[in-house]
Amino acid sequence: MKYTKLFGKTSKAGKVYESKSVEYLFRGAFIDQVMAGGYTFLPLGLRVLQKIEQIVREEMDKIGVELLMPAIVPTEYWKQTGRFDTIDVLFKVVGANKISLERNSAEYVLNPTHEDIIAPTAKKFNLSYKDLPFAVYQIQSKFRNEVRPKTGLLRTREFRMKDLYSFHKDVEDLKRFYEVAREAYMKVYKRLGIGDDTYYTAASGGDFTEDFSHEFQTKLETGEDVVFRVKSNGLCFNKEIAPSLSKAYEQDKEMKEFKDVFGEGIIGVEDLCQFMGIKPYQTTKTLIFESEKGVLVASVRGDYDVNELKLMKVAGVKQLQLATEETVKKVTGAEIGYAGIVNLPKDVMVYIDESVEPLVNFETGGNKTHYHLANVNWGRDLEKPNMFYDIKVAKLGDLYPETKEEYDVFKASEVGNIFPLNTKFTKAVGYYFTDADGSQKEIYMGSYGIGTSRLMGVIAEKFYDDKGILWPANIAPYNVHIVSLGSEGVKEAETLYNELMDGGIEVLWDDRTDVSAGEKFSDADLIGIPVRLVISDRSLQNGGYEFKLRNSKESKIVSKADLKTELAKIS
RNA sequence: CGGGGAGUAGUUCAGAUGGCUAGAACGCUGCGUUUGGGACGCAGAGGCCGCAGGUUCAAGUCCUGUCUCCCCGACCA
Repeated sequence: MKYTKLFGKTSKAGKVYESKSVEYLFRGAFIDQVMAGGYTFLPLGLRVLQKIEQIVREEMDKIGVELLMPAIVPTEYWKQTGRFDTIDVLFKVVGANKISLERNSAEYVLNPTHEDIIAPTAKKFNLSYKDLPFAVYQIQSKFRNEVRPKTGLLRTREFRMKDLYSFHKDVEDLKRFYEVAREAYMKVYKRLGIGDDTYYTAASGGDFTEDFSHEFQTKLETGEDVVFRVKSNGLCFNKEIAPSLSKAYEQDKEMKEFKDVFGEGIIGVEDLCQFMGIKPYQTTKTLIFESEKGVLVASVRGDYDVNELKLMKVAGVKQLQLATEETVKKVTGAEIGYAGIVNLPKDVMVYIDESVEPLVNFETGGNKTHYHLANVNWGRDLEKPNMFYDIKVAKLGDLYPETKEEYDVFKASEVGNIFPLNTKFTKAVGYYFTDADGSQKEIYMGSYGIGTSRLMGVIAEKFYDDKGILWPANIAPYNVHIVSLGSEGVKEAETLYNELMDGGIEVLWDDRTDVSAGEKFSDADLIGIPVRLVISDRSLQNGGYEFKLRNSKESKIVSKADLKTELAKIS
């Protein structure tokens, strides 16, 4: 490709973004923004995306077969699985032509994922035990009405995704395949150059499953997730579910005098600590929730937050929300902000985090507006419960409960996600298989996603320097970037350009004659193709082309005869 | 969805307390000089000041509404 024929131009300056790689993707003319969370992949960017998708495709072809489902479907599909009203990122669309507006009330969904479509589709064909197991996948655009798109390609409202679905005769086979998929995923990340920084991480199953799901998290400073890693065994947990044991602080030896403290309008740990002259770890934070089983009280040490997912599991409830003002008043007898664990009504369930257990002379809310209790002690001021729980959001410095070792904690960005769906979707659509003995049996399903456009953003974020992006060779938009300078350089470049292309090498030739050498070099660095070849009158006098790798400062003269061997070393 | 900020040239922005033909830089076009790390001179094109109302003799500037974008938070299968 000649630079002058490329659609999209590099730019010297642009908006300043939080993430440098986003700036480079714009300045290098890889992407263009059309709306919040909606991007055009310009020719350079599209080539990168397609190469990523090709690598994903090659690995998925080893474990499944590719098909393509429509991005838009009638709402019935989503109603059948009960997700039409529960998923709030759905785009629901209607025809806008005159006849539709007047006479047709049909509504459609722009699919955010395709479990709800593939299950009924599979039901049309694969009904026998002889068909199982099988796996299908597609690479396609997905639509999610994210309320807050972010960080370039990392969270968008329309994005590219590879989604694979597997179907099994029993849960054991699903588990077997789950591991197969996991390995295929790791191969993808390895080929994309992020294998060493990508961690298999347990996460909440969300809507999908009561089990954990698993995420593939790539270590990244600008990532939006936090991963807790157990160093001794390599286990990783997403912050949202990481089991945690708090580090205990040294406590007073003697109990101090229990007292009421009047602090008008003092709410929140920070204000409270300032007011009472104590540290957050000497306080407790007590929240009131409502669930389908009634009111729940949860209390954690003041420097922690309540983890609702953990609380739901511990309490065995499916629905949980912060209590309304009225409920709080009823339970605590006080306005919001003064809840504590002393003198609670007997009929509410109370869950106290293990971080609170070792405290001596601690603070808790007074259950009376404007009042807090100081120097509270177990046994003396309230009965010590038989059981303490882990219901807190894990934080830096916490220990993994089983081995008592401190977690390695890092920020990461999710590049893949796999779910054991079990029978949730197949049951919903009435998809069963006929076993060898003629009986109808349940089908187990798994779902496996890789966001390919997001991967492009993650990779860019992983590989850049102060001049631009450094694409890994196998996903760079082109293999070689030719910079021609001077009349002899241009002549020779033209010849070489054609020869390389005939030899199947992808070349971007900066054939501009009206810009300075420096500008071409800067653009080459910005675009980030692994090999730069300068062909100039000077280089030709020196016996060939100036060969420079993007990730190196050194360049060397390479003769035409040696060029092939040099290029072969790269990919 | 809550809080904050912003919409002016292709892009990034400047345009106090309303006032005449609305500016800069970059980019773009033409001519000339340059030509190994984002060159220079001269000339030029390019604007319904997001949209709709309102106040006023007068609105890019003030008011109301609305749409869009950005940031923080909540959410995130």
